[in-house]
Amino acid sequence: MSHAPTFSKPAKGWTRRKQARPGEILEAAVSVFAEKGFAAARMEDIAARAGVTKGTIYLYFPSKEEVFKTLARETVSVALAAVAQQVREFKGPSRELLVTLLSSIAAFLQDKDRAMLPKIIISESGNFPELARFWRSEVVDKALAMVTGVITQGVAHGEFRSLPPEHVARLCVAPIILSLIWRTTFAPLETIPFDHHRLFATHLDVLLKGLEPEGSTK
Amino acid sequence: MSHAPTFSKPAKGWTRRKQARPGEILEAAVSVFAEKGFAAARMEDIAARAGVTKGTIYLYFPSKEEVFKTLARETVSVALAAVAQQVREFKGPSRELLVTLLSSIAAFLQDKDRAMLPKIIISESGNFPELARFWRSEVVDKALAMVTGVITQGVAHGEFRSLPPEHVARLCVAPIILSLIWRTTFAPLETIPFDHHRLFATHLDVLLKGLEPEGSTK
Amino acid sequence: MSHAPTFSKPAKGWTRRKQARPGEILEAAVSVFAEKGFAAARMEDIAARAGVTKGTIYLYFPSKEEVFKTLARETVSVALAAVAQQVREFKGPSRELLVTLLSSIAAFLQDKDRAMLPKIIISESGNFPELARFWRSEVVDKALAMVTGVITQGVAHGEFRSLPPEHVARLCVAPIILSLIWRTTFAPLETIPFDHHRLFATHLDVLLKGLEPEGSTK
Amino acid sequence: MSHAPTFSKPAKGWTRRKQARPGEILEAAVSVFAEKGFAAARMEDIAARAGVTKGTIYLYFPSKEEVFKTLARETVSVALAAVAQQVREFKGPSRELLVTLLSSIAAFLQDKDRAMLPKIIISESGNFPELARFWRSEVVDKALAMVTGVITQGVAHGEFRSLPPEHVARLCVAPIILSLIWRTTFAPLETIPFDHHRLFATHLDVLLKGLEPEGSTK
DNA sequence: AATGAATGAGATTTCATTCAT
DNA sequence: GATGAATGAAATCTCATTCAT
Repeated sequence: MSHAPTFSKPAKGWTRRKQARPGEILEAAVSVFAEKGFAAARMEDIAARAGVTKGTIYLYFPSKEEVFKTLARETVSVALAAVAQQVREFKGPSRELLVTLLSSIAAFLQDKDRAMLPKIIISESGNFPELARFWRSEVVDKALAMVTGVITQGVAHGEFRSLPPEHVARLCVAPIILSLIWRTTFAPLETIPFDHHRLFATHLDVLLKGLEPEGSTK
Repeated sequence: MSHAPTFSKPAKGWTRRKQARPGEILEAAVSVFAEKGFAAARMEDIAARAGVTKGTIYLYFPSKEEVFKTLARETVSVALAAVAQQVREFKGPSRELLVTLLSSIAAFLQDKDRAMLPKIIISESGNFPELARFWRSEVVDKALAMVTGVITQGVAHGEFRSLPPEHVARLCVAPIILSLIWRTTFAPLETIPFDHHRLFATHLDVLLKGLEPEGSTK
Repeated sequence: MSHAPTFSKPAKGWTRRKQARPGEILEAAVSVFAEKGFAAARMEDIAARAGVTKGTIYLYFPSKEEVFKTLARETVSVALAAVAQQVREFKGPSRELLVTLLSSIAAFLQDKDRAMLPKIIISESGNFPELARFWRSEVVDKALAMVTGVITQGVAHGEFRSLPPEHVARLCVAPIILSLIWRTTFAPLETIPFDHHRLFATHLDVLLKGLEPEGSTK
Repeated sequence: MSHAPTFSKPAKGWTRRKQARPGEILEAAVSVFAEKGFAAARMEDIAARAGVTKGTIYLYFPSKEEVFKTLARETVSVALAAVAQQVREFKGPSRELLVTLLSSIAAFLQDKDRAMLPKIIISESGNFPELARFWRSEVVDKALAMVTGVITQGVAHGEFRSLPPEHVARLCVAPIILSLIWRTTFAPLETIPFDHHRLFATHLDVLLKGLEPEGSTK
């Protein structure tokens, strides 16, 4: 794609604007798609939220569908690679690595816009099977593989009980995903916001206790 | 809604049909809405899947939106009440009750159509805030309250560690919800279907171990 | 037409109903067409007002259009013929004949249902040019011809000033038509009903005075 | 309504067009509504007659109903106010004023498009009671009040016989309204067009003679 | 590069008409 | 003869997309 999103790239001078446009549009698009879903999202809404007019979007993207696909494809991979790097370089007990990894994932998905993307994929998987496939293989499977790797290693080291690692990996992320869904679904209704941070702490507590080998004295 | 079954009429020929129609339409609607989302679902698709034509739907529902709302409102409460009854009547250790309760919930959501409904609510919460509110208070909160009750009781009996019950309740259901999302999102792509049953078993194993009081010898 | 309206025909026994149906339907149709116009009138409304169901109408009329046309064609001619007869037989001064004739017309159109018909024709002339033509030649022209005849005769007898009779004829009926339109258009809004009877009296007063020959001492 | 002309913009190219559009659409709408009535008028017809496509109308009006209402509301009041001014400023005998006033009204309604509007209101009063009420109070009552005023003044001055002025006012306008209805209803069928101008002259002749005080020698 | 007026395909909804009972 | 469930053509309205400016 010639118009990769430039969320991060800091351009300067009056070219800044031109460079930034596609990114601004994508950013606007995430929130609209997350709120309304693909079909109910109107190009005019996205344009308005990006501070441009309908026509402008078509200078950067050939269609609504392409805005959506670009969004879904190009906005995760980078972050995921960074986390993977972190995991590879980590030296220390698997317990600690697991805590670090899950905390990274949880922290990453804490950001509202980033939490929106998985929600969008969940909602639109029926309308965009290719995207679901892409996410499945590029995001979900990779993330799960990382966690599974840590678990496997922990089991090998005798730090965790012997349990199917691909199951445990899912148990590890389940509460994180539930939090994400909760926030994207019920947040606007909430009077007292639920403390997802403390829920995550309890999760780690119960999880690690549940994974401890039988006779361990910790 | 006015399509409560009429008891007196003998209901033969397409009189029988008339009684059944609203149900048939709703059944068709669940699957279409789950697949496409509310906005992308076409009345013609729903009609076709229900074996009627567009116009017929309007004999029973005043609008697409009302089909959707009826669906979301009328299809859960019954089942939930049954489970609640089961919980109230249970005599025995909280551990067992928890296992029974979670298994009931998991089994209930095993059915494809029933799994669809939460997925639909998640996807459309932005477009139908009233429905999100309804589900939040009538379904989610009630279900969580049941689980929370069991946990609280278990903690009081010394069967579980002392942890925030409303956190633990969420940890209990998180893997069930994750399974549900997985199935409704990635199932069509799956070559080897994932064994959610065994995942659930591992979940119970890790969870119960994680909740065990400190010095317990089981 | 095999189903001429039987407003008047008094059938007896249980056949009464069958005989009366077409008339009942037409009667219901006048009021609905007058209220909503042809296009906005729903067969179901007509049926309901006639105390039958949609399907029944089709036993007597092949289509909505035919209901309308039958209505417009078959409901005036009779009455008009009666008035014409009355005029032909009248012996006496033209003044008196004119008063009698206009009073007959005004009285005839006093009935709500009969007032509706001209209103319907006015409203639907664009959609049913054939009907407009029919009414023009069969009703309006004939009625005007009668009045014109009386005027011509009165002028010949020196009872009226010499003025174009086809103009005077229109001046004679104009206030009657205006009353009719007023009633069918603004009646439902009216708090204090306007006294069209006294207006008619004033009309005759001014008109006859206006038609008096120059030097007449009455 | 927001289509008041914007003074500042240079308005060239289709900027000029944008300013003109609502007016063009309304103009097209009068004739279609008058021909078919509200319900039978198709947006596509209106669009075509305005030289645009369906969608364009919706850039300026939110619905068919609103096109209709705007039409009925915004197209009379101005003209009426002008006539009222004329009446207030007139110095001279009531006779002359009456002739001037009625001639103004007749001349105004001579224009085809302007004659259409009352016809539309008459036809659609049943479907749009609020509009009927609006017209009743804003147009009809005001116009009648003007005529009634002139009559009252004429009676006071001894120029007219003592008759109920609100009756006479209606007698004054009745032939004008009849002409209007005739033209909008039967005009398309007419081979030799009726001379409404000469009818109006005869009307004034008969009317003024009819209003003359008893012993007047003119 | 940006705008926003205009388009027209496609969706929802209505309702005259049919037809099995 | 009567019913009313079902149909499907036709209308309104929305909005992605185009393109003159």
